[in-house]
Amino acid sequence: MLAKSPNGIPAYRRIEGAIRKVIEAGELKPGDVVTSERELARVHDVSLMTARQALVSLEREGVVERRRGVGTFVAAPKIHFNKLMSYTEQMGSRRLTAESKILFAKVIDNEQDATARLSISPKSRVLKLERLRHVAGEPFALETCYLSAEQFSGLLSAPLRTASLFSTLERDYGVELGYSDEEVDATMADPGMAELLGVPKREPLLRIRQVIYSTKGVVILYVLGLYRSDRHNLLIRRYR
Amino acid sequence: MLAKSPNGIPAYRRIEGAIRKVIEAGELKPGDVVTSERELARVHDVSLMTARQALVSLEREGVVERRRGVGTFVAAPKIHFNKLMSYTEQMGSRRLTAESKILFAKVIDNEQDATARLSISPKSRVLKLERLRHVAGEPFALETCYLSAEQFSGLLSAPLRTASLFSTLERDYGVELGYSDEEVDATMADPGMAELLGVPKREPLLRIRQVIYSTKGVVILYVLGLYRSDRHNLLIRRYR
DNA sequence: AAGTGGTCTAGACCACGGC
DNA sequence: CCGTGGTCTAGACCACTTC
Repeated sequence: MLAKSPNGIPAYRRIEGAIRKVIEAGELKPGDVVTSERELARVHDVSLMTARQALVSLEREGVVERRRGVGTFVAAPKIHFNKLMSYTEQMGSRRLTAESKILFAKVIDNEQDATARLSISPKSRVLKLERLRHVAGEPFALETCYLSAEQFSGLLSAPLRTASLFSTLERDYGVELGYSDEEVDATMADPGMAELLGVPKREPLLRIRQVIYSTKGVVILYVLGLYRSDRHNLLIRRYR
Repeated sequence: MLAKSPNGIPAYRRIEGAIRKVIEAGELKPGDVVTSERELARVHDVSLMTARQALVSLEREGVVERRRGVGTFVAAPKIHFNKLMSYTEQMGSRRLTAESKILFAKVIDNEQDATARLSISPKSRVLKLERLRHVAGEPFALETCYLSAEQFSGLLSAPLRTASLFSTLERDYGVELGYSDEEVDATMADPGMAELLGVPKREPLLRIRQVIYSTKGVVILYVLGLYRSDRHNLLIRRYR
């Protein structure tokens, strides 16, 4: 009957956060036992069900693993399979720096394919952003993004060279990115792509067409990416 | 305080099942409202928390969608993204018949790459199964499977031409397939592949290396697949 | 036997959406 | 206003694992 927070962060979220914190601080390593339900309830002065909710939630996210009759343990280092991440984020997670060169950044119209993918009217104006991505000084991908020009007017004046497009959308436009549907196939480099990517023409490239949705299921972004197959591997985990 | 089932199926599972049933029977269509927490609690004679657990669980699995202040609704027809399915199953879900021709099926040794992927000793004997997959009478993929010959002795005498390898493993060997990690890139058809697949040589192909694990995390199968890019599209959904 | 997670009760108040 | 889902209480018993 004490210290509730009806208008603030739910208790179970606070407990989750506290546990996350000690794990991220390295005070608990994978395999280490995590404070039990009853202990958490006592320490945080909540009921068992509430403490439990925190642990169940962490388990669902793969942060901890629970074993009946034994306890709750820090889960193995999580591998980010099937995570929607921007190029900048992907490079960051591998401790590489993202570099990219903007080849094209304008508002255009009459882009039938792009408007269709974005689920907007065919005559809508579209913001097209074409970038050459580098890793370790070597070009490895050609990415073309399309966004609704109406919805993201002013994006072109953002510091796209240095800031991540994802973080700009999330921070400056309040967009919550949720998931993406991707279509993957193989194609051949035409002379233009080949020169940009520094590979022989007719080189096989991985082509990924990515439609990115907000958490509410609204299409935000369409990205067409061409990746050097010798420098890029797509990793997926599937579940039965 | 009535009818508990301490030794049986938990109440919330039974409620889940009941809801699933009416959805699968078509009595509730996507978008339809599902019985509310309070109503479920009353009807099934359980407490609110228990009824709630059933709905939360169904939501996590994507069967229903919950909206605060409004209600719980049947979710949109789920598209099986990121589902580990065999070729036979994939074709079945598109109402196509799977046909395939066995090109090679023998126990061999000294397969360094395969034993490494299978996480077994380099000298272990390995069962290699190479199949040409068809769709609508046209070849479209070349799949080579590797399994531990020790673990799956006798598999070669199974009716591989007609039965799915997945279902044989699951039924006859009691293997519970759990998930797969896949590595995707693009490659070029060499003359041999090109002839088998009926494409020009140097045609770009989608290459998928698939390590399939049991639910317990043990490697069961390694599959190297080469797919005609003009006939195949890999679909992925990623979450943020 | 002691401690853990798994299930469950019979309520409570809050926040939100639609009428 | 009413009904919905979201959070929470202060316990209870069960099943399981370890000692």
